[in-house]
Amino acid sequence: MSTAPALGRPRDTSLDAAILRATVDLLGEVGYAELTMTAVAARAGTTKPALYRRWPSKAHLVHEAVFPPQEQPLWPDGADLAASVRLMLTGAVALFSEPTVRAALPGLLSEFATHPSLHSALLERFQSDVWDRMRSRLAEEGVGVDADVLVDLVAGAAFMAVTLRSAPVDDTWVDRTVDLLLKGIQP
Amino acid sequence: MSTAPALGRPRDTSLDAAILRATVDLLGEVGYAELTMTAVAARAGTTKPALYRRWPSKAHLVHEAVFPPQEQPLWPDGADLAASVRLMLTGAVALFSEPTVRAALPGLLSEFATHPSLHSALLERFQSDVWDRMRSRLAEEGVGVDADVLVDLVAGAAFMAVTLRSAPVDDTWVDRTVDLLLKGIQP
Amino acid sequence: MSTAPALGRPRDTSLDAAILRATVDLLGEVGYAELTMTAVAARAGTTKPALYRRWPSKAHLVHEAVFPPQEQPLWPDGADLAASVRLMLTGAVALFSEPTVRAALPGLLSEFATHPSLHSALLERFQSDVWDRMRSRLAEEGVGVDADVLVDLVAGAAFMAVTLRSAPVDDTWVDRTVDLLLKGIQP
Amino acid sequence: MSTAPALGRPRDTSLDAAILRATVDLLGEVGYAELTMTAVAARAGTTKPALYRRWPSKAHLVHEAVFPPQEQPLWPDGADLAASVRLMLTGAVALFSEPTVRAALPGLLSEFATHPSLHSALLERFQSDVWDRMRSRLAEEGVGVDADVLVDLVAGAAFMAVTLRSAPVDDTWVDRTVDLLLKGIQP
DNA sequence: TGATAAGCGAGACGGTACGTCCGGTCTTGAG
DNA sequence: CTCAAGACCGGACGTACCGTCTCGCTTATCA
Repeated sequence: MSTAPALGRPRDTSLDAAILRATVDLLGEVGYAELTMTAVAARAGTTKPALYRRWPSKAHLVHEAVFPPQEQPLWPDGADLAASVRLMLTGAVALFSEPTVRAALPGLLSEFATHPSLHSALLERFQSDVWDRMRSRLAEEGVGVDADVLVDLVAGAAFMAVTLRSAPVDDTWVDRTVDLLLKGIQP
Repeated sequence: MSTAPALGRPRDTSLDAAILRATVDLLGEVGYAELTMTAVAARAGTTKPALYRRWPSKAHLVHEAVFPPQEQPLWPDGADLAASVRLMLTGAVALFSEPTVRAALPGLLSEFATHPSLHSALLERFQSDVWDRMRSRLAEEGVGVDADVLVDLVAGAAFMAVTLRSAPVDDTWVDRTVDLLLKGIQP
Repeated sequence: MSTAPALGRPRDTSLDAAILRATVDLLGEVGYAELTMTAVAARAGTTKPALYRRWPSKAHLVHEAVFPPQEQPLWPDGADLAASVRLMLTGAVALFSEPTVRAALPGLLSEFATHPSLHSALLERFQSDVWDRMRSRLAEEGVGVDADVLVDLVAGAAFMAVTLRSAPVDDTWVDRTVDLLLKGIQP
Repeated sequence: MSTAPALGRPRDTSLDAAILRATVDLLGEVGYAELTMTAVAARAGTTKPALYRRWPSKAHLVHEAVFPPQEQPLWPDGADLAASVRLMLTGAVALFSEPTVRAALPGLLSEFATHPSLHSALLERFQSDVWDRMRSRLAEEGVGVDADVLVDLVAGAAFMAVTLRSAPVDDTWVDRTVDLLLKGIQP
């Protein structure tokens, strides 16, 4: 079960990198809605067909540019559950605050209806890194809390504060949110 | 403090209604990204300039169509804080689950960077209905919890479950989430 | 047979002048096709309804601005027929060479199909000044040449040279054309 | 001296024909001023960009539609100079009387100021067919008359009679005009 | 002299058409 | 057999302008 035997002319891998970089740059400059395939192609020094050969739509291209497949965990595990929750919350805040993610994420969400494959791809991208890790962490500590519920609360709060309220997320907010969650988790 | 003295030809109010209705209908049919001003104008039986005279962009039009200024509270208050938290959570789930909101909200979020006025308009739309009510509710009950923190958690969890995870939000999820939050709130 | 008894507020005659002047100025600056009622109104310091109250279309406005009703003959009569023909030819060349006429005349011609009243108005404007004078001149001299034929030749040659060929109309061209015509007229 | 090596997707030649045909049809129906690129595109079953890819303006499109590059002489040569002059005059009358030409020509003239390239294109279109032929005809017969002068008179007279005066051009007018010209040409 | 009625300047409206950008596809020639 | 590149077709954009409508004010005639 290997990939195809590389039939025909091999793809120019330097183009992939140039296109992804151009996408990230332009996302930061003009945002998701104003990002055009034409502009990406021009910035990357190539043409639109080269883009469409690699990704079926702007949404897929942005997805790969902003959430490249797994490098390392988005945030480290903590020594205990309390530390893990805090690290996940601050990690989510940091992630959603990155200019590129801020520009891209709502745009990607809005295209889920049109591109279901994109939806599952994004979920899979974070499955092991977020839900699976949280699930095993809770099991280790013997805490009877549903991982989905906790992840929804942690990630959702970060998303709301950063993206919707656009409030400055300071230590006070983090402390209070973590306190509430930890008290709610306790048996 | 009265409105302007109505200079020039007055606007055809039947057009406003037709345009908003066409916008809602098309949002449900094609989604936010595929929604075009041209199609809205055609469906409403008018033309693009009539749209741009009323709203400066697609985002503003969708905002008013999906979140018309205040009619009645999005969800009722509960008898006590526990009931209120549950009602807010189920209310947020119901709101985010409405096909029109589901189609529109991420699209609107993605345009905040381009249209800051839209950002503040959306926040103001929900300020009194959500944050202010929650703040006074917490004060009444003498609970020392920050309203922002609680609203972020409740609304964020609903948003994550409905929009990102797209999971079927059943009673179990609601019960567990409410339980966690209430335990976290307790003094 | 008098005009109406001037009911209601009388028209502001200073506006007529300002509008006509603005029309002439703009014709010279942007040409007939690019001339807009909006721009004329703005330049004249008034509004479009004031224009449409006075003239039913751009074509009618331009007609009156460029060919105001009779002031004095467009060219003088000559001492004899030879001189008259030469004066008419040079007069026609001068008229068609005026920047405003150059800009307006073909535009007006192109609107004859749409505005028949304009067609007859333009013909009447020149009837007595051109055809009638030429007709009586020929009769005086006892020359058996049809005035229509001669006017078509003289004015047509001037129009062709100035407007279509856009050639520099020098004395040589005038001499040769007049010579040919006079020889052709001789009995 | 060959054309470019046909880079990119070749143009759909059936569109060229459909657009030119739609232009001619609409010219006859609504005239030059009322002719719109939108209507031409719709009638031709295509879109505006397809038009602008081929012609830079309505004027250029109409020019090619009404005066397609050279098919055959607009009128035949006559056996002698007298016949040639008469044939040119009747030919010019017939040309200017064609509904399409009548609708288009003044409109084109009015755009010369804005589109100088159109001016030269129109002159070149008729150079060999009108001026060159007349010049050589006069040389053959040894007649010392300037071709420009004669063409201005013949074509100008036809234009005046048909387009400006809009008179029914009968045999009498033709006979008298030709008589005058031939007498004027004689040595 | 005061009421009536029409024309006025002003400004915004509903809608047509504009000229352009972009999405997505096709064709050619190179590798 | 695939690639890179360039031009194509057509959907949609956001705007300028057209011709009209509504308003409040001004002006002249008539009661």
